[in-house]
Amino acid sequence: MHHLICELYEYFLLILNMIEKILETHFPSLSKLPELRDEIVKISSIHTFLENEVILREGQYIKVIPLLISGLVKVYKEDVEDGEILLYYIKKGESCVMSMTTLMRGDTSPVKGVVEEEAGILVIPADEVLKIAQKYPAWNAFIYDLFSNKYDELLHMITTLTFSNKDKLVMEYLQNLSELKNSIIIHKTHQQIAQDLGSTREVMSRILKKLEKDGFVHLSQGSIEILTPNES
Amino acid sequence: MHHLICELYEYFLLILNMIEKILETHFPSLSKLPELRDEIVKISSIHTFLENEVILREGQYIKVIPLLISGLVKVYKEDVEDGEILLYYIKKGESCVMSMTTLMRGDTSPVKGVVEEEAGILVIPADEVLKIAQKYPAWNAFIYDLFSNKYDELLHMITTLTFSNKDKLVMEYLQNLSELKNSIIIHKTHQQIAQDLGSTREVMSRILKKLEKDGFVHLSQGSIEILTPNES
DNA sequence: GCGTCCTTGTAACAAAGGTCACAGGTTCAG
DNA sequence: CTGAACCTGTGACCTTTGTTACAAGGACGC
Repeated sequence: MHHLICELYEYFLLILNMIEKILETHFPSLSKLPELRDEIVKISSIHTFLENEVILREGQYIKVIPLLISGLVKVYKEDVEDGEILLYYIKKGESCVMSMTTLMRGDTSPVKGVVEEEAGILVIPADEVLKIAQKYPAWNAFIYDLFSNKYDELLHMITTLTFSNKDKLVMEYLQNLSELKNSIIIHKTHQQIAQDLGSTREVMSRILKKLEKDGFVHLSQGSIEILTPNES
Repeated sequence: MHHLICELYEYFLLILNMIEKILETHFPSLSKLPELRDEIVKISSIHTFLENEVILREGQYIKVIPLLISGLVKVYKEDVEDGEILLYYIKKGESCVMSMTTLMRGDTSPVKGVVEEEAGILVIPADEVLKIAQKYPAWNAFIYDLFSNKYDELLHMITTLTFSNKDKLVMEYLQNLSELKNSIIIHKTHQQIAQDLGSTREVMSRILKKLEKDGFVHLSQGSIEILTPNES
């Protein structure tokens, strides 16, 4: 009996150690201060979410704050009744800013989160995060930084929607995805792209064909090869 | 001589007292904790900015954080070369979220701030704000709340740009302005509206005429009367 | 290999929005 | 009152995007 307890205890320590390592690897800014790091280790747990799993729905209360350690999560805003539009992706080393601010306000989520690539997520209970945010400036700095990044992406999206045509929107969408997935092959159908960008399949087909004619992409059934991955 | 010093001292106290009152009136969440309130009173100063004054330029470093106590400030995002687009307004009781997050990152401003209505602003030096943010959770709560609000406005803008036509965009712009200025008369030319929304004068004229025909607004030279101020 | 389902291509048309050209109205200083 | 500067209205035309309709190409199980 005593032996079993020992084993369980060792296993428990192993997990804690693993979370600590993960934090240090993917969230350096949260690991600098040992107290903060240890506190996060204590209250968090690791979960895996499968592709296409909906991890946050619009109108839902925030019960946990996620820290992504692998995979990719996409964030959508739903329109009043029509469709939905892709706002941005959350990648490893990031958290969900909307969750954090929504939690602080005690409001319900204005967006939807869906797993794009099987994701490993460090999950922290909402009430614990509130305590941490009160106690450690480093946590707030982490959130501010994230917020700033996502805000910039939204601003860029607004200027593209206002001043550019869909060609540019599609091209940026593809290049962004290519960078995030670290691959010049994007496995998406025209229909999926249309949904993400709030347009229609036919329009996407037309635009993609034009982009292919102009030498920016190469089209295949169910996938698109990016021929100009880095605009900069 | 001694008398003069006394007078100066009394005047000084009067100003501090005034700032304290202003904080309590317009920023209740920052006034609840007396320590925080007193600290802000000590480091801030009151300034007045005139209509059309540019108080923050794109690419500029953040040297102060503003707290609006009267008037209205508009925030623009400039496009790479074309034009600029109105993102949102800052009204009394609010601060500039972009300034705050940009300050935290030590980056330069991605947006431009212009006074729309003569504005009274409580100005706090950037380095002092950073100390306050480290020390008082209430300050962070204030910023999170603001951030959340502005984020929502951007999300709404994105869905309108994606799923609605310009008619709706114009109508929402007018209703928003009407609410902020607390008046059903909007003093704007078609040209100004076009600039704010990233469109052209002719298109605005056309849309406004249609809105008038449909009974939503009444047009005059240099001003627009909103006939349906509350959509809800 | 065959049928079925999913995906893509494309023509023809409609609607929205941007562009150009020009005319008429208002305002206001001199 | 008059000319200049600014504001608004509108028609004609073009580009972009959405819609409808249909055909054809690939994938995959049976």
